[in-house]
Amino acid sequence: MICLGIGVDDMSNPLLEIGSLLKAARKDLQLTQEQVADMAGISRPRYREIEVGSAAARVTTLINIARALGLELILIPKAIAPAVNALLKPHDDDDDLPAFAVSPESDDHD
Amino acid sequence: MICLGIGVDDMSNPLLEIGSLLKAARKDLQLTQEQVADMAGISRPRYREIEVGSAAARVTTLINIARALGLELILIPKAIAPAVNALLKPHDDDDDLPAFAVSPESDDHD
DNA sequence: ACTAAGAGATATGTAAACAGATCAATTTGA
DNA sequence: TCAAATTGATCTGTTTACATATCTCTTAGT
Repeated sequence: MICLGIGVDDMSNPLLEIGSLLKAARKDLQLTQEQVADMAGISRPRYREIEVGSAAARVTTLINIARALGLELILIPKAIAPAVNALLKPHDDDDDLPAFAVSPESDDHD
Repeated sequence: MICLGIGVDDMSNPLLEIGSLLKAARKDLQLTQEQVADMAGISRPRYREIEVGSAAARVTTLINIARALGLELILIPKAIAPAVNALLKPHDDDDDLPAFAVSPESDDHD
């Protein structure tokens, strides 16, 4: 299979970014999509779409998924973001996930 | 009007928590609901519902609102959350907002 | 007091997030 | 190799996040 150019995960789309983080966290915990979906109270097809980044979940849904994966959803001032990222990187032991911030992005409408 | 018990903002509901944070950030920037709604690409009635916590926005919508308010949406490991909160508190100069994490919560269905 | 701007609130209509079922494709393990 | 588990993918239907419009009710400003 030839796959030129573009990296496997794009990272200009926040949904893809969120999805790949969720997948990494799930794999890390050795859980199946169905298990996480069940813990989060949503269907597996729905969770799959969220994980692959083909659909935007509601905040409440993302919160529930995050909780199932041992993650927290946080809102911070933009100015603080770099410091938070710095806080996350050094902690490179074994069982943690890279936190990430969603970047400037246009959505649907506009 | 008699209002016994319960504090003005509840903080057991993540939507209320998000809403009051958005409102604080908006007031801090001296913006109207309409201005923020416009910047985020949603209607004012919709933004109002999100701000008062009576409805759950999509993640993409929350990201757009956050951007309009100089905030970032972050997903972090639960274990790191306290450290991040510590990072936010000391920074009590003049123009920053309290970051916050959404807590364990059950949503719709279940 | 009056006025206007901002916020609260509701109604109707549409798009998309959800559920649930059911398929194929892929991965994993015996 | 075969079978089971996991994931990919699509369909039908329901709920709800959205738009737009309109109305009242506060909250300034004069």
